[in-house]
Amino acid sequence: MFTQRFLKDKRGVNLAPSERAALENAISDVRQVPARTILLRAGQPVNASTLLVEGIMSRYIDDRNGLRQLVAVHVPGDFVDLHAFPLKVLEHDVATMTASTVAIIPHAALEDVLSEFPAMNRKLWFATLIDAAIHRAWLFRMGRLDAVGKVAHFLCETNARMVSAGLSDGRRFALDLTQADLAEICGLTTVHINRVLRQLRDEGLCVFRASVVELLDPERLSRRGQFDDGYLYNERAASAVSML
Amino acid sequence: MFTQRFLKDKRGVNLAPSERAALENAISDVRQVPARTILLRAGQPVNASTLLVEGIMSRYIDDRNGLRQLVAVHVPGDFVDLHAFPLKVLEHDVATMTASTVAIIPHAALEDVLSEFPAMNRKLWFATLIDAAIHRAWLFRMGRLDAVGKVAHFLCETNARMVSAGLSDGRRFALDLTQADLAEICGLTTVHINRVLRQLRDEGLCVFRASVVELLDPERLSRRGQFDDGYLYNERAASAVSML
DNA sequence: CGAACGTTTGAGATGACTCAAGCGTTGTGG
DNA sequence: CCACAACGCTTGAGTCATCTCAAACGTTCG
Repeated sequence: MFTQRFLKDKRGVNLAPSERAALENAISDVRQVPARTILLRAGQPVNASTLLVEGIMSRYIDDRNGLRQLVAVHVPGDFVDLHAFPLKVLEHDVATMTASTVAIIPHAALEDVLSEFPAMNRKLWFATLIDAAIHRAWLFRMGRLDAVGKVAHFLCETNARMVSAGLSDGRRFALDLTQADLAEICGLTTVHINRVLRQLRDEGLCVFRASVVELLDPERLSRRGQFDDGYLYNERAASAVSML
Repeated sequence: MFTQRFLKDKRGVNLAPSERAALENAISDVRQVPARTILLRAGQPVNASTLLVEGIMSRYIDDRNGLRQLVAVHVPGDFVDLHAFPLKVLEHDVATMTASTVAIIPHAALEDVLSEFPAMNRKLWFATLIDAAIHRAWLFRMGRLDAVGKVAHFLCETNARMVSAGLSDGRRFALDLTQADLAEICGLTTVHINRVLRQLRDEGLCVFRASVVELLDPERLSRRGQFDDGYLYNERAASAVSML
């Protein structure tokens, strides 16, 4: 089941088994994609969307000087460019960060699924709105946190999402990114990311090394990054927002 | 028609007159709201959404030190918290920035409209995805632009959105915000915003004063802020992305 | 008239950047 | 199987953009 992790563990939505099966059937192709491969370019018409099965993907916007800003990082279970289904054109690129397995769902097939299961409309909509909520958390991170806070926030978020995907035990997970990747995610330079990571290590908060992230002190790390998992709408979230 | 400006001028979607009328009918209440009034708090259950008819509204996330980061600014015609319809709880506050007129649409009424006009589902979804695209443009702005670029980008974006709403002639529009507001939007300090505005004025790019924004040289201002209007999905956009 | 608010300016501090170099690891071709 | 190129990580020194703190000024409104 390639769609197993999609919308798993999200408050307020559950795909019925029949719905999940229909989605699974809509998959036209499952592909292995090497690391650092662009799947979609800004401005191209899109007629299929990508469900991430294994690996890490990114969405990013290029600036004029050849630098880029990541606007999203995706973990297994994410429907990476579902928003292209209503939009039809995206204003950013979509690429793999690590070697990935992706399931391709043509928009025409998705259309058929939705006419058979109209209730899924709302659920897919919901899924894209969680991405938007993550965008907002990133805006907060970029605007209000210092460098150490930014990295702390990102690692807490990724940990929480990996927990939902069943890929983190809550303290430790595989994340095969480089320090340059973290720089593009946090809007910092690679050199400075290096110093921030050392600081996080020295303070006993977190270790990022050899493709593994380990939160040494999740509690203090969350506080350092002002991280509150409410915006992820996870089933068992710790935050005040989600207590309601 | 309070809904007149909603989804006006957007590529790929058009509300049919009957759909617009149904939406209009779903309005339970139209209210005048003073400036700087909180309409919705993070974590509250939401059972109605707000269409902005006149004025400027914001969405923001508070940090631990009492500062806040705006994650969205809304202009007339925006369905400010439509995303609360599927989500039911938001992780940010919603407030007016200037004195505003808002139309309240209860979720129950919206549900009725959608069962009568199922095609509207996709159009409302689309509307929330444009907000997400704006979030991404903001992420780019926050991560990759210097202070002058950030302010330039925001003013270009707001101008483009005001043009769509019929409230800017492309160079000049009313925007009753303070320099402190700009600071919360751009993730800068008020003091620095002041210096940036002087620089924009001195370089003949833009004047922000007395509740009016005037783009003295829209072309150069766009370049300074690396602004490309493609992400707004406006009907007549200038950008490469939108040419497709 | 005075209080509140927003804007403007100056001086000094600092967090993050730039440039530069060295080091370790990995993969590859001779 | 070694050598070297490519890549990512680490560190240092100096610079610069933005922040902080502080004060003064103008405008609006009760």
